[in-house]
Amino acid sequence: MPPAVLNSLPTENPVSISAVAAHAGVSVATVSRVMNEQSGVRAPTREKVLASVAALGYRMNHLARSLRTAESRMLLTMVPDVGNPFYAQIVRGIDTVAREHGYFVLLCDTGADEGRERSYFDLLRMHRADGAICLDPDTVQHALSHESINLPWVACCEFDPGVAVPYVGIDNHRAASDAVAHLLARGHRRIGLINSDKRYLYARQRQQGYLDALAGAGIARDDTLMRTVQGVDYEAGSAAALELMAQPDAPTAIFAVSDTLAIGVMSALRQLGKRVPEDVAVIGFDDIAVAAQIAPGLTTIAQPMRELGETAARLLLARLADPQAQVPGVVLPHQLVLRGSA
Amino acid sequence: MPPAVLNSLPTENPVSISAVAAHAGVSVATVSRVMNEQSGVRAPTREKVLASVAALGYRMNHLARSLRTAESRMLLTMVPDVGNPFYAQIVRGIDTVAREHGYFVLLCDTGADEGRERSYFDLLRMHRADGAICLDPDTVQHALSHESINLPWVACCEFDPGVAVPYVGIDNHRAASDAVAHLLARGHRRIGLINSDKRYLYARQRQQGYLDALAGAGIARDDTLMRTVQGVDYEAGSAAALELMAQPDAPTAIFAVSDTLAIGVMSALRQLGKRVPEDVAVIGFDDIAVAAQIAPGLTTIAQPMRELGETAARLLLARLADPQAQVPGVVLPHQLVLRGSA
DNA sequence: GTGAAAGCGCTAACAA
DNA sequence: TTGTTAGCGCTTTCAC
Repeated sequence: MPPAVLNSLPTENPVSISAVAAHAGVSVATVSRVMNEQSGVRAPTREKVLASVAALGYRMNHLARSLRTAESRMLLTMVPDVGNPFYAQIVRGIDTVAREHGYFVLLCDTGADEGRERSYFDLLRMHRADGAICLDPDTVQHALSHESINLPWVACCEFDPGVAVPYVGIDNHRAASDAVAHLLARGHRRIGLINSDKRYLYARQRQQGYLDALAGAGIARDDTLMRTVQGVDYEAGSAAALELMAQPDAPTAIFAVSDTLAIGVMSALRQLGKRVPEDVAVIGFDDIAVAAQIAPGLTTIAQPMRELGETAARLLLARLADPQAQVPGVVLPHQLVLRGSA
Repeated sequence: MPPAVLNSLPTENPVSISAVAAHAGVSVATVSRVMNEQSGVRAPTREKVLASVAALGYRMNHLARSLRTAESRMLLTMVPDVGNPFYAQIVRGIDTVAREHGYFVLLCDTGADEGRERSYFDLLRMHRADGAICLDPDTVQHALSHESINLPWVACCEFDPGVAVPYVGIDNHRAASDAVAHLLARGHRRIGLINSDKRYLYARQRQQGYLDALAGAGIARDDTLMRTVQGVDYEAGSAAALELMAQPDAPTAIFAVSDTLAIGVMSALRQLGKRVPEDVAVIGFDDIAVAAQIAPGLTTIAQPMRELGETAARLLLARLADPQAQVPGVVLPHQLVLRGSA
């Protein structure tokens, strides 16, 4: 049985600034001043206005304000996959800072539909968002090679220091070589790499870090130990690991460039009857929460996710506050977290 | 060394509809008609306008349109934690449908800041979003008990069939008793429950399902086997499991109302030297992707996450299209997924 | 300290 | 078929 319709305030909110002005017996300009907490309004007048606001239940129409002030107070955030915990944490960091500064976050999942990259930047051009933070390597790459360079946005995680777009990320080369150095220290000589597509800067940097660490130990590059995957989900990691292990001279350790990949690797290894780390050591990247929950715990390169997001938001806000400002690129520290898998 | 500033289009886009009209030698009304693909514009005129649009690089200011049409084409989505893969999948479902209908999703993380519940609904009142989907039990509860009932929103996952707000979710009572029935069938008699706070409807329903299944097997309620947790993260699950197992008459099986909780439980059990499922069986809820990756695989109640999100979006869109329409509540099927943990 | 009035860029009557 | 015009609700000079 459908419940009775409850009595309450009307759905529509027809209370405009002029209604408040009329109710309070002042002009709309005064109401505007009060709403914006500007000085130059006598206390009694302010009280009157506030009383009317309360009485009428007035809420400002931010659309109108945005049209007037030409700012939407929205920050666009483009992520390749909201479902990936790595990005989710970064988004929380962005959200925190945005909120502190009176902005809302408009989150767009760029991975959800292909071939529409440009349109998200259009949100900026259409004034639906004041600025953007891009976490998607594909979109970053695309934007860097187009006129989007001049739009108010910052790159997070995937970035090109040589282009005039503010960025925040980690030293991918260093991080990867740290991971491999650890494996080397444990005596491994045949170390597999499961990497993202080389079209991404971060993938190339991590591969180079891997290669350089190997070279430092006098180990020559062996392409049969390197695999490229298209996504970073569990299944991709499993599939790549299966390929790697099916070879005659299989690796004794695997470095995957994301924890989700690494967890997929461990899953595949288990399927193969291999023990981790005794038969094959595994090391991941990111340090998402679940890495500490599984058995064995996943050894990984931790990225400061929250801080990455917070910094990205701050850089963007700085750029918005002063479009001329030289917003720097910032590289945050990573950390090798030792657990049981390697 | 900073790169040379590249030549390109200006950051600002001062091209307004009147500029296009002037360039094309027509009125703004005609430009508007063309932009909105309305009929009643001769082909040659349309061509002229389109040419000017291209020449000037015109992008419509949606803020202005929204102000005029009183719709923002934004859908607000409130989630308690974007980092939880369960919500992330639902959000993807929402995003898919929203996009298909020309809407963008404004994602707000209600868990990120306490005591601001109301303000998100204000986004509706301020016309920054046309409608909202609420996935946060706390916010749903709060909204149901306030005037927000009349705002255009729908509840997802947490809902009250007795209130006139459209909803989509699963049969929590049934799902929980299905889970417990499985444990019972495996011979367990002392079954622990790790549940969310009773202030949530879904938590009460799942508890009742648990209790009813037990009663059906002639097992009396035993409060020492029931634990309430405040969050649903891994740590909360671990802590609750540790408590449960520290008791003299510890359970031989544990049902946790979310996979993240259940994974935390398994982690704690391992710490205690207990084997899963031999010493203690574990069953979760949601079927997030990682549930299939861990060892042993997590037996769980699968919720149709994508579909939950898609349905929520469709219900909301229906309500927006016709505010008078009687939008139904929909209950989607769940499914017991058997893996190694129970 | 407060008000009148001019728009921000767009859509939708209404005219022509 | 196309143009003219009046706002949408707000901020912001510029007067008073």
